[in-house]
Amino acid sequence: MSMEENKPTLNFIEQIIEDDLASGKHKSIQTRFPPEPNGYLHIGHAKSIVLNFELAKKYNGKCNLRFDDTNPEKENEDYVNGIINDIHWLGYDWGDTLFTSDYFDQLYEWAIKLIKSGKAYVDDQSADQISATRGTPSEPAKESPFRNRTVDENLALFEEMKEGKYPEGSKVLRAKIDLASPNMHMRDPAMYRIKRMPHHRTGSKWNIYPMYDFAHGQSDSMEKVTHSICTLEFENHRPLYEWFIKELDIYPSRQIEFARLNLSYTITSKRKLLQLVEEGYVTGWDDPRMPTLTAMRRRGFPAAAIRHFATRVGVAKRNNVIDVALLEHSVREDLNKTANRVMGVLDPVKVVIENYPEGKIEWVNAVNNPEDETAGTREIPFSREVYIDRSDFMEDPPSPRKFFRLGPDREVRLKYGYIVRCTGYEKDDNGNVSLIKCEYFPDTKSGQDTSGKKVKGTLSWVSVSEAVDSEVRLYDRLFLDENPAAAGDDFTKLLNPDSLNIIKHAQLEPSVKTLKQGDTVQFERQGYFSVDLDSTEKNIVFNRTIGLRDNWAKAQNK
RNA sequence: UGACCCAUGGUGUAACUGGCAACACGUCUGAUUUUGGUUCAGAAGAGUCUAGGUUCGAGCCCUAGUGGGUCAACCA
Repeated sequence: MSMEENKPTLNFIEQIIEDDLASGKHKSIQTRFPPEPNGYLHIGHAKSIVLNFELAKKYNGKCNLRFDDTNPEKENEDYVNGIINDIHWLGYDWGDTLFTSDYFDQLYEWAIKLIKSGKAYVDDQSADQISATRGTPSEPAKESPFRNRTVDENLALFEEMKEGKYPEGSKVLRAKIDLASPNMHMRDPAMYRIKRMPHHRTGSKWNIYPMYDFAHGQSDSMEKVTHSICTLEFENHRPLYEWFIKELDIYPSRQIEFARLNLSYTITSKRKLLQLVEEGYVTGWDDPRMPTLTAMRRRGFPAAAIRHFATRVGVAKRNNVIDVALLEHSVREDLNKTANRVMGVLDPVKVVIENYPEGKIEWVNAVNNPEDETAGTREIPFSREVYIDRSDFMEDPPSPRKFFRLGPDREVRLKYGYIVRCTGYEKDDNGNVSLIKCEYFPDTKSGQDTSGKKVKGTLSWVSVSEAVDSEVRLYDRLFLDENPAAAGDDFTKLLNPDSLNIIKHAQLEPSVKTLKQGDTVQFERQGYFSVDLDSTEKNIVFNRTIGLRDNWAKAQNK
């Protein structure tokens, strides 16, 4: 029999595209990512960015970056720059950066065209009045008393709106469609509102600004976007999207909706993220606990890991909640291959190797990355006094089969160094272990061990003599609840009080002094750590990007 | 209540024009390991929301129901 072909499976959008290509409807494709510059990009946007850019790449097309900047009240240039920065970091490029505001003149002309064809009118009703007469899903809207103005009257009024003769809210341009439509968006939606407010790009040129529905499809059309991919909540807008294109008789872009990304234990609502920033729950949009791209970058998540994650989550139309463990897995997977290993002790306790000569320092050879031979090796200092982590010692450990680490009379290897045996320990007044005493076996030196000794445990350690005292910031999930969004506006009550834990005096091997901001390394047996923005030469600051998988901790919690 | 959309292991996605459900994450075993990491080998876990129908045969098609989502901003 024939072998099973390893057919690539397509998501539903790829299928549409391949059909369109096969039928000759399109010879190539054009997509676009259309953020509103009113906040920073988050992991949910990453899914959309990766989808649009990768689709264009796969089918030899192009993906535009277009800022959907039709609401000067909320948008600004800082957000524009932040967004551009984030998308570049994610690994994508585009030609010119486009703006809906660049199309304002064309949009205005198209509005006039609709007025002339009797498809749009100026309504003097207030927003409240319009809202009150819009009806309900099952009962039709009431007609505005201004709905049947003449074309000339509408033209004159709209012109005056543009010129700034009317106060905000006093008039609005509406499409004349169907007041009885079961689709609320078709009940004479607003096309233009008066907003006497300077725009970050057009300054004070305009006193009126187009609504999303009267801007998005037309912008797609102008850019000859073949497949305009957006999220599910725009499904009900599609008939309107198509109505404008048809009435204007312009290039018919096709809107396709997919389900946005939801991540467990995290919130992806720009409004709520802004609230976390403004109310000081986090230090800013780039606080490493935030799900924003700028925060993930600062925290040390590799762009490649985010791209990989965004691909793995798939594309479909049903609402979903992705397990944050998948993101974490993607990050570890990438870092495991790329991050150099380094010795670091987060909660240090001193070990004295009593039979090791005082003052002697041996520089022992250590592998930089066991997953990457080309990463080479380095030398780390070994001496009579070393730090190990407090959790690596137990006064009264369970059986050696269960606990591999150090305890009275137990033997472990100090990685890349010697096997040591615990000969005693001291405690301080508070009952905490303050000093661990050991003896070492000179014939067990790593790489030239002739002792035949076998130990189950290997500990990471840092020589006291050369230890670099550093600050390490440990992060945990920002929310305690799997679905913080379900709490509505009470979501801040679900914040994890222990999402940040600062260690002021971690002890690290000396090679960390050569690290630069943004570099990410693995502290052996601990996790991945990235040099933070706040780091200085005198005070190195690390972010814990993500911990290692820890079966030991898992077993302990049982 | 009206319109539109959705419904497959714990989670997410697959299953070419219908041929007895696959992959990833997670979980659990075991092996290897100078990281309780990685890697490797393996296991458990769904019979595809329900009820009808079409068909030799349905997760895929049809109908109804149920459940969930979206929509009544001069936000996007």
